[in-house]
Amino acid sequence: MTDPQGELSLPGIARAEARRAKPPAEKKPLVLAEQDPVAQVLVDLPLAHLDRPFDYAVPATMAETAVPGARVKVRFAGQDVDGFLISRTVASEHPGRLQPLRRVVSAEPVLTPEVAELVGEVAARYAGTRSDVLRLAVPGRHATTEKKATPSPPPWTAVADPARWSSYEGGAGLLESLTRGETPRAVWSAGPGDDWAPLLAEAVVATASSGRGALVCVPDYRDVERLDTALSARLEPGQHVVLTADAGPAQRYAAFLALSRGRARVALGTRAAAFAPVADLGLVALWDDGDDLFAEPRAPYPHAREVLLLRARLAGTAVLLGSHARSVEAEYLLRSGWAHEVALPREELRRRVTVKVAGDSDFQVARDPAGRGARLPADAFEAIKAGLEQGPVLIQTPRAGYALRLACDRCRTPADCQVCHGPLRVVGAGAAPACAWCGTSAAGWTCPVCGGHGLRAPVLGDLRTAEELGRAFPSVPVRTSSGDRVLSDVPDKPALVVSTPGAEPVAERGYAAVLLLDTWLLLARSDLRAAEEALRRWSNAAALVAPGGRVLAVGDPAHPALQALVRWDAGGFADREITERQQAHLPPSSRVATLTAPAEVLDAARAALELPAGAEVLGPVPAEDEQRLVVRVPRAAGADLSAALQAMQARRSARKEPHVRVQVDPHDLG
DNA sequence: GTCATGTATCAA
DNA sequence: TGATACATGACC
Repeated sequence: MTDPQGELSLPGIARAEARRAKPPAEKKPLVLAEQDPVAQVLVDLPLAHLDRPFDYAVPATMAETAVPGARVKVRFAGQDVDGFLISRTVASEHPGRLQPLRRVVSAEPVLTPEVAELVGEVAARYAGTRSDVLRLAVPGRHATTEKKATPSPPPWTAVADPARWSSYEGGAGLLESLTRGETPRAVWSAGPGDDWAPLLAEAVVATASSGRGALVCVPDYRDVERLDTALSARLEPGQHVVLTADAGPAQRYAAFLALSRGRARVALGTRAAAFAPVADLGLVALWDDGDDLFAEPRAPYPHAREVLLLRARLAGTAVLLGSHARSVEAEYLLRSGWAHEVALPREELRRRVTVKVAGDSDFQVARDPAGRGARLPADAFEAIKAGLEQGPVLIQTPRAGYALRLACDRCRTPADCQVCHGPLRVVGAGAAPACAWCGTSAAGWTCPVCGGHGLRAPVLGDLRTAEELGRAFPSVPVRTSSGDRVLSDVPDKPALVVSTPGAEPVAERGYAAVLLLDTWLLLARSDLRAAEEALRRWSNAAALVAPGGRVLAVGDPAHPALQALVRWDAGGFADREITERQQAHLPPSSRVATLTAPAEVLDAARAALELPAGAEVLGPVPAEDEQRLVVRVPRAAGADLSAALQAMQARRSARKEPHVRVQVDPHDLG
């Protein structure tokens, strides 16, 4: 091959020198900034071993714009990459020559020092890279929005009213403490029938009235709307902002800038808001921290609760974790004495709600006039009937849509196709049951266990439940809320409101009765957190009951999770879970990490991993089409485990070895 | 990731 | 001997 210039091909070094010399050496000497001519830059690269600041020279032309927190472009290994300027210094430790910054994308300091530090801590905690965490923490730039000035909100006048919290033991004290500018740490058990949003808003007002900022994360957009409404009722426009992805990039960036520019004092949002650049942060708060929406699905998979707890420690803020239930993590904070509990007195709880369990044994089929059955115990039927005389009745039933798998109607054995052993399903409304795999009709099916011939749906999806209840209570409107048709609220009139867990609409004055159907189904999940999660979902539904209303769960009265619901004692249940998990070396008393990769890759990763003392390695077991390894250590060695994993990832990336997915404390282990 | 360099390998 | 492939390490 000939050289493009037509020269003779020169081998090796000579050729490289020829290329280097190509631009005629008439470059002007670079004039550097007089003050702090060195910039430390975090470069946006996906490589774990390059996850540290690199020094660049600051040209005099950028002396004023190259501020800490600014987005910059730099030359790295011969190509232009994005980065964040972390700090300016007088000199560099780097022995070689520094490249100049290519460009300051914008002088807007979007990465505040506090958030930069938080990003580093989160990366360390989750054995990930700062560039991955930065993508979660700082929204994309929107130039038009950035050019606009952020208006200043009216001066702060709101004053907290501690009396709003007075039914809670320690509630008024918490608010007074926040108002005084202190940093209490509380786990708040929101009582049934209480609207959590105005209470949380009051804690925010208390903090902000002390001159500090506040940050609240909630699970989803419905919760954002509820809290936004509550805050808007207490604050002037512009004093708080909402950070959600679905508002669009411009609005999201405007809200972000209102915080980083110090205009808005209060931030509210979903999990990504945990990184919001709230100035003078005084309080971090989380509603319903057990919701799995707080687990970030992108690497390094941080959990908003942990991000906020890290942040609280870094910034020295107050902490408020509120829920109708209790996550094991929140319980652990109480157990260790790090946080204190704020809850209703027992007698007040008893006044507010009565929870009963209708066992599957007293199962009776309530029949409509046409003789078709609604699958309800007689107690449940009565509770609905009585409730409908007062107002709306909420019926929580797991899983959306029609029943997936059919079962023998005599012995409940799941029904297999007699040709290929696939699951038998109702394919469409009105259609005859058939195999989901091979399509063979289930006509003439015989149960291999009991010889029965009848099929039934062991799982009643909400649509079918709605149909059946509609028939059983023909004069009452039936409304459903699930999946992509979620209602946020329902009017205060008699109606059957059928909802899947987590999609329950709010009734203005509470539900006259709340029914929890098929509780066994939520408990039957194989997940480690199945019972904790089931209790959380029941508690959230039950909490929507009106004062003095009835809650009836259909299920096994002996199950500890249902007993905890009856006693309204999610804390006791979580405490018991912790003890059991402690014995099984599972979180929160242990720190767990999973490594996922193809078998050979995983072997190499495991061999290279320098585990702290006391670590246990389990597996590998198949996971999807790869293998998964579980590593666990006592909680005290958690930071060492994270560091070992981070070091392993750095070594692997430096050696260009195939990717291993590492998840520290995954939310949904096993 | 890209780029430059070093070492192994092989046809001519 | 020079051309090419692949491994390795730096990257500010």
